[in-house]
Amino acid sequence: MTEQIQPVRGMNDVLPEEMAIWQAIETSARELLSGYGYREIRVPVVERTELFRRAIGEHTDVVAKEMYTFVDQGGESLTLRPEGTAGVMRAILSNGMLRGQRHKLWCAGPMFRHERPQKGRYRQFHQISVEAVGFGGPDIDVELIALCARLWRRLGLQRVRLEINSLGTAESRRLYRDRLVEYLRAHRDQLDADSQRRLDGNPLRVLDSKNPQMRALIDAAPVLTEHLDAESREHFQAVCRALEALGIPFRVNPRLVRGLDYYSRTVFEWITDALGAQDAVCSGGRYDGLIAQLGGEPTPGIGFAMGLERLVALLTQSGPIAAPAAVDVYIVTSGPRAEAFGLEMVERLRDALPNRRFELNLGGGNFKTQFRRADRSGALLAVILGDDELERGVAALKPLRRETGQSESPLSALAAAIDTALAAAAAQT
RNA sequence: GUGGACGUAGCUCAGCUGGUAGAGUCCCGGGUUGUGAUCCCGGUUGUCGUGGGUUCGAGUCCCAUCGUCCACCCCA
Repeated sequence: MTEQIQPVRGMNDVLPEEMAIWQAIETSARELLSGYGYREIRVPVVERTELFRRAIGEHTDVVAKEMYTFVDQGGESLTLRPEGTAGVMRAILSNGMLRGQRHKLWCAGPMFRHERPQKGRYRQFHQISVEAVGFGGPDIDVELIALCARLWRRLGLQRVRLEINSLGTAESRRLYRDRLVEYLRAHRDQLDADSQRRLDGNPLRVLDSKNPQMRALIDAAPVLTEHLDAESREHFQAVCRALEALGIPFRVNPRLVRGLDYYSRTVFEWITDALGAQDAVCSGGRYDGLIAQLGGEPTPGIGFAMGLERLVALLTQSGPIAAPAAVDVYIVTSGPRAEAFGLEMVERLRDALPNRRFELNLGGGNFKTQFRRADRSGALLAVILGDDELERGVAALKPLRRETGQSESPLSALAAAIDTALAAAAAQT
């Protein structure tokens, strides 16, 4: 035997048995987004490396060490997208969609980050990302959060809670950043190795440290929320008030800072304690400076992304989702003439009953085998066509999910008989 | 990139201080030559992740390597 080719680390197959739960999430999300007036957009998985450098930030971990970057045959540096927002913003600009217009969009697909895989974290993973550009007020922030909350409700997701924070404008964030760096430099000897490294690149992230020995130092640090500019503070308060009015519980987490550079003002994260160390299920925030940074007219923007693998894992934990049967009717044949006629008959049945699903037994097999396949297919009904039925111009109908005896129907009325039998079988379950 | 645990049949796993590779499930055949799921009988599961070493002898001990999982970093 030749050696088998191994799958790529961190890139998983989603098997047919798992698809029911994926489709449940994707369908709910699609319906809900459409119901809120968001339109789908599809953008390439590959972009110029420069796009992510500029959008996400040179010294973020994502850009510095997690991107799948390669030089193509034309000598250009390209990158497999590590997140969705940058590509969608690029598409908006490339297609001249702005010009004072506002857009509510969503985009789904695979993302790629070169990290060590662990529970709920893979090198190819899938997100649904939702973006709104041209909306500057707090109302859109609230709508996006309410949309998430509704989706969790619809999916029956329980163990998630909302945390929010405000980073302020780019300018107030810079001022705060300077204060923080000053404070941290003064206590440099107390910082652990990770935090010392962050101090140079992305000091806000020091606040995120999980090291308990850093806790006291962090608690005593200047608080971001207290250094907000007046407008951002008002914006944030409006968001909080509206969430309260909508009855959506949340916690203000002053240490919530997000890893990508483009965020400003409102940031939020839906987190869970049910997925090991990976607690974020869905997160996002405002990126009011991003479009200008990418060369467009200054335009406010906000968006979030949910991680499908993590949602799938959560839903799988909270109870199995029954996979629907693949077919309604399984057709068993016996004898050379019946076998040949089967193909023709099933095509006619598909014409007559386009909403019913038929599987014709293929590749022969004795009755026992064929009935076993019929049973495994999940079909409610078996249709039996043997040479002696064919001679009499009939087919037999056998319900597979209850102990009712089988009956016969003339071939001329078979479609109607199947429809009736399926309706009866469905009514019983 | 760093740390820990683990790699035995398609799947879930057992295998003692080294002594010729096992169970359940799945699949296939039969009991029922025209009737599934249940039941009974029978059958195939395999370079023990890979390479090397120690030994009369290695699934078992040692080394290396690859892979998986979990965690760190970071994030969805």
